[in-house]
Amino acid sequence: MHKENDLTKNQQIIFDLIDKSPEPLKAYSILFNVQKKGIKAPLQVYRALDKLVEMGKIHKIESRNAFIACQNSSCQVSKATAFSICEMCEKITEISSSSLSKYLANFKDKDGMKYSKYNLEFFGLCKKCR
Amino acid sequence: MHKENDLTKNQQIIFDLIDKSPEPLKAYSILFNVQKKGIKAPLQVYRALDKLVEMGKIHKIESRNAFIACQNSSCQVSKATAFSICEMCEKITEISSSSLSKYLANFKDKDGMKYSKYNLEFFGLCKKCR
DNA sequence: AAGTTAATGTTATAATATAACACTATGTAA
DNA sequence: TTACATAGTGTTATATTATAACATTAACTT
Repeated sequence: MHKENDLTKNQQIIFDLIDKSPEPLKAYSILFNVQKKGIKAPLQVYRALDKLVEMGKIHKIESRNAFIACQNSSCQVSKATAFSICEMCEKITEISSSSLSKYLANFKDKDGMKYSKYNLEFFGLCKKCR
Repeated sequence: MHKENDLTKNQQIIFDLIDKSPEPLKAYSILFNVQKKGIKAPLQVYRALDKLVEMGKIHKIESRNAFIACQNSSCQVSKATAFSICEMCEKITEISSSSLSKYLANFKDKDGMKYSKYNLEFFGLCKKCR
């Protein structure tokens, strides 16, 4: 039986790399780092990334084309994400604020539509760079 | 004297195209469409796009690598943007909600940091696609 | 064991974006 | 009005990000 959260070999290798990285990683930097483990082609990386995003184990920082491990241990599915991005040093942090997530999950547009899935990126200067 | 909001030739051509498009346009689709007007190279497009984004005349939909004219006529600088994206038909709409923008502009992270610049993308199904 | 689905490996290529350099137009200030 | 500075342009080449297509292998289901 295949448990929900079992990772396949490639997925595990790539998740481990992202998870232990202090900063978001880009696909080709991941590729370079896992070539010694037998992952040789971009597609192998992108396929694993797709699945990991789908499972919510990692998130994509869209404005940076980079991937970060989910900091929010309870997060099972990638639906609702928020990040702060320092425009000086590029430090990126996942924000977990229940008031923010509640506000956004309950937000209705002018047609009354709700959206349970969203991605929010805040830009500014981090403490160090101010 | 160069007025704040005067556009240069290339900027004007590219802004006009995006502005009259019912949907966000991608850089190379823009390139294809303006070749008859003498804009021949990707860089010419990207440079104009960068400036237009900087001026707040257009916004980039990060998750789609596409550009849309700002719907919010008062918007002068691209700082705070929010969009709804239909995952079925890819219809993309700029959200202008003062309560949302106030909430986000006043949001403080756990270090007390505020971010006046952000980009928010909501995903779901539009009315037609539900 | 047979069928089904998901993941892998591989080659090639598409799509998105920037570097570097020469040149032109425009604005500023002596 | 000349010199200087700054912003925009044109061009070639190349870097970066991502997917198509197809053959194969592994894992789950009955």
